[in-house]
Amino acid sequence: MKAPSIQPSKTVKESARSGFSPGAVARALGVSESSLKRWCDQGHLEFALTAGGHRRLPASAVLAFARAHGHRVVAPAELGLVEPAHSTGELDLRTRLMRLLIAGEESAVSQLLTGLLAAGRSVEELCDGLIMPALADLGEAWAGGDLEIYEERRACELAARALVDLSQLAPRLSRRAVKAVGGTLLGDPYALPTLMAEATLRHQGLDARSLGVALPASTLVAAVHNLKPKLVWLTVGAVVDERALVKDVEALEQAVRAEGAALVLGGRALRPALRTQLPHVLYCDGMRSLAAFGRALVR
Amino acid sequence: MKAPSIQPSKTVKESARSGFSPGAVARALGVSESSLKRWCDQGHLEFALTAGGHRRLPASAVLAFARAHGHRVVAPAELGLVEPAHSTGELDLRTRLMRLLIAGEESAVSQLLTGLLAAGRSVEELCDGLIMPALADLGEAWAGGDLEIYEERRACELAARALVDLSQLAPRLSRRAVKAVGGTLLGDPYALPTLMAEATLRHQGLDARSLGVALPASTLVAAVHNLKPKLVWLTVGAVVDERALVKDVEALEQAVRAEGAALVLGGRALRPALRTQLPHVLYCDGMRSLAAFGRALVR
DNA sequence: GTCGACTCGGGTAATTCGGGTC
DNA sequence: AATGTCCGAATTACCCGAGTCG
Repeated sequence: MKAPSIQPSKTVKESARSGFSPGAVARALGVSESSLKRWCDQGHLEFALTAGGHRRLPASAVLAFARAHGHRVVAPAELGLVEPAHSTGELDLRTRLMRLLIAGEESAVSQLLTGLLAAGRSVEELCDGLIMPALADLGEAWAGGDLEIYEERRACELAARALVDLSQLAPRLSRRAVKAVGGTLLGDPYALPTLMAEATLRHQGLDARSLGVALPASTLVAAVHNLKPKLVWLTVGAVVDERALVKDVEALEQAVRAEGAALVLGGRALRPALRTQLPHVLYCDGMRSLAAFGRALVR
Repeated sequence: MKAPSIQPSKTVKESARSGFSPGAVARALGVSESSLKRWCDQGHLEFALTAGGHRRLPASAVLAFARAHGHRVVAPAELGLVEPAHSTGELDLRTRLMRLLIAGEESAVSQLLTGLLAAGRSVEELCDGLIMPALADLGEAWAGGDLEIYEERRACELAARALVDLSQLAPRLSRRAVKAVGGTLLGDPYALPTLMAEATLRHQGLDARSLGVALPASTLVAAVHNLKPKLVWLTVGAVVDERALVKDVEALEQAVRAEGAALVLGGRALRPALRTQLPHVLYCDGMRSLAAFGRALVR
């Protein structure tokens, strides 16, 4: 039985992000592109057509389909997913991610992000444009007293697990992959930025590994000498003692320079006044620039 | 019998994405495809359907079924798992795990443990008999000055990631699953025991979730009232202030009792002298006893 | 307008479907 | 009662030249 092909409800040229291509969704769901196209033509999946006849799949349709077939239980019912319309843009994703994080929907968080990754988004894009904004929203809710501490902690833990999942989805690295290590210094307990850096760099082809949080500078220096990475990152989410930070960064910069590597700093706690006191190092404002730097290193 | 064509990347993709085909699982379990399909249709094995009506089996369902019916996974490679070497005994496993942890072999650690799980070991067995001993060896090496701080941190991070992987391989929990939450109190940064508790309890069929480390007792009390778990665990890896600990446990015990739940304490820092000061709560010395308690709660 | 990457549609091989029988 | 094997029909995966996208 041939289902009537769905007419494109919007032939108007839309932005590139108005939907996903069949290939991307096929990779996201772990099925072949042929199957996905067949399912589209049979009416199992709602889609639109470009002027040239290429299929575009809205995120809402993909999520609904995935949920219906157990590929990925992407969202609980209470998120208004049943009435998707055409409005599932980036803002909705951000809100949805925040709600999933607060609700403690572990698998849903991971599946949402890994699905988007396989659907063609880059890790750095997801970090800068989705995860960090969602966490910022969450932080505001917390500051406003609408959130329990355990909810905020659980949300961070969920985000961390999802980031590890993203890391592990990176393509198999070659034997001679460029190494990279990083972490946070003593007094800085924020694990998410350094996990983001790890995931981002791994997806650029680097053998990246976060060494953890609250690391003494001395052991980072030791790691630089032992592991001989070409790139060392330091995410700064909190500063308790500016003098100690400056000293640590200086020591680390020296070790990194001695090994012919590069030191990259990032993090919201690195205010301009602080930067002037630090030795000459690279800064990255977000994962997009870190990714660009990583790519440059690989070549 | 078909020729064993080797497709490494493909099997990995399959396992990571959307589940296994009945054929692959049948080969892995050494049974006929017909039997497997019958078991699916009889409800012994959870599965999803593609749009075209083909069955897809999630890894957790396969593991749960194999465990429940005493099937050995004779061909782990079919499911993207590695075969834990049979020629090596428990001591060798322990040493091997420790070395993998120190070397930072992330995927190898995870594969070793998930492979053992698929081979019939229980999570609590792996925690008590393998992971904790390996970490103890590692701690000795660290105390002996043979390890850098970053190596010890990295090892703990790897163990944590592997434990999360084990958690996620737990069978899908039913809608009315018994809830359990836990974590560590302020001043206790040890994340591994509470992750072990989570993985262990999830494999007993509980909806267990670790809320993290260094939690204020007040938010744990709030979590007890909001989430209404039947079981609350507290792992104590370090005690900075005995009075504060006693007070926290008392407050928590009161909240737990008010909700009709059970409070379980565990951890090496809970010395007998300390236990006498605490209110009457349950103690678990290791994951085996926690698992037993969890099983009792489910019934 | 050029160009690389992607998608189109369709054909083919491999796998799975359900049912019937041993 | 339970398992393994065999069957035609249906489904899925892989492949390729032509066309589209950005």
